[in-house]
Amino acid sequence: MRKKQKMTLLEELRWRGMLQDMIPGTEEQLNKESTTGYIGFDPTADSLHIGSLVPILLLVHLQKAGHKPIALIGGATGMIGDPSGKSEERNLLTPEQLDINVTGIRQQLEKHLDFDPGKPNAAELVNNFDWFKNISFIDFLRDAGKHITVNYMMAKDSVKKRFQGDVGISYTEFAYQLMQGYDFYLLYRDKNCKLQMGGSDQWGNITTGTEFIRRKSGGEAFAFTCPLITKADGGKFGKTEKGNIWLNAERTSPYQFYQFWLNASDEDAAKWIKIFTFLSPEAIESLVSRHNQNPSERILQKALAREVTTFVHGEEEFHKAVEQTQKLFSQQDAPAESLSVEDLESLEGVKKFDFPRQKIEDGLDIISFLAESGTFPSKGEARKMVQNGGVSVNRKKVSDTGQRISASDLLHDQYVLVQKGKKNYFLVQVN
RNA sequence: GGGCAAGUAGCCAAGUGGCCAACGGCAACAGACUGUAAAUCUGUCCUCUUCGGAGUUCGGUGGUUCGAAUCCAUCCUUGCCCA
Repeated sequence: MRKKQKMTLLEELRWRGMLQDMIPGTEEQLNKESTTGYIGFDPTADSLHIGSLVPILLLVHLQKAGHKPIALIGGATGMIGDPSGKSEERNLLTPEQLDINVTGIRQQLEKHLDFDPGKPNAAELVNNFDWFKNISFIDFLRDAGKHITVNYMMAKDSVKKRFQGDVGISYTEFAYQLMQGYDFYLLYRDKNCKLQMGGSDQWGNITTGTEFIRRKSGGEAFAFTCPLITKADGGKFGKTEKGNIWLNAERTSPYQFYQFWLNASDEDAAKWIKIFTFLSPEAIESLVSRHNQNPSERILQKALAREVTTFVHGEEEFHKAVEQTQKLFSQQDAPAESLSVEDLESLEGVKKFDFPRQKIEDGLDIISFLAESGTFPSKGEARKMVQNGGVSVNRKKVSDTGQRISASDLLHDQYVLVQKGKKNYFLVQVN
């Protein structure tokens, strides 16, 4: 942030569109002193996905502003299941799976926050399993349950919805907010943590915490939430045809990750660049105006994709993703023959399949080839897609289901490049 | 424990003896248009298929019937009401 008059943390978050609800007094508290704040991460998978990028960014912003961030991994609460935003009871995770998930998430959080113990506001990582594992049920009921009425808990939207809905809510999930409130209380008591942040779906759980702290110790705690990220077309954020976009490179390759952001609509890109990058307001405004002059350049999308990919996967992976993108898209019309062996071999985000050479040399119909090589799950599907005009081989559209494929179709005498639509590449290698 | 309702494809939701692989909507995939967008329009959307068809579905199981998602019995799950 190069600015003559630096914005305060909350001013900046407000400008970025990252502020939804706030407990009165939060702003004063943050302006008054370096404050410790936390966010909880649910270990529902062994990697975080881009939805959880927002809370990570909140912690980073918090730390940048001189406050102390705590990332809490919900090893215990993950065993219970948060009813927020869920219309149905969740399945319980096994302890083994949970353990794997906690480890994976821990590694990702460690990448983005500064844990340097030399700093007064060094980040900290805690796991609520560490305290919940020792608490007996009776202790919990006496120590926590006594301070919050069921009436209060039932008034929360997440709970109310389930009371009104036709699936009900188990006692287990009902208790979730109390556990989260207890977390906040312990962090408040032991680490002087006065702030909790989170997505706006967490508002109910968060306020149970501040209420709990007030009733139990008379202390004052603060909180704010960030709006949930939406797409302009109303679809779910962070989902593509291939499923969730994960932060883990093994689940979502950096190339796919880069592509996700590059494919943002104009409207989304303008909103997201404020949220997901640390670019200054001036820089963003300039990008927006340049983008509007010539939208087809997709200046915003490119900047967004660059920033986020670099943040999550690093500079090197970002460059690789760009290279890859150029290979695949900048010369869409270039004949497949112009791609070198290295080009083909290094294609990322491309599924590779093997196919027996003999069959190609004998020649076979295109439908069988697509199904048997594995690029399509069945002949029926391959046929339908071809009939829809959705299949290209070596960048030439397959127009006829009766078309045949033979040795003369091999690139470099060993490859066939198959495309489903524009963006899905498959490389079949014969051997 | 008693009474009443409900359980249909990824989700929502029609269907209440044959015309049902099952209306419609959402999501998803592809095509056209474009900027690898968005919006819009079109096609596909249980599985397999030699595109003629074939096979397996409507909470589970058993039954009635020439024939059941639809009727009966029983079990499971959920909601509501009573105790």
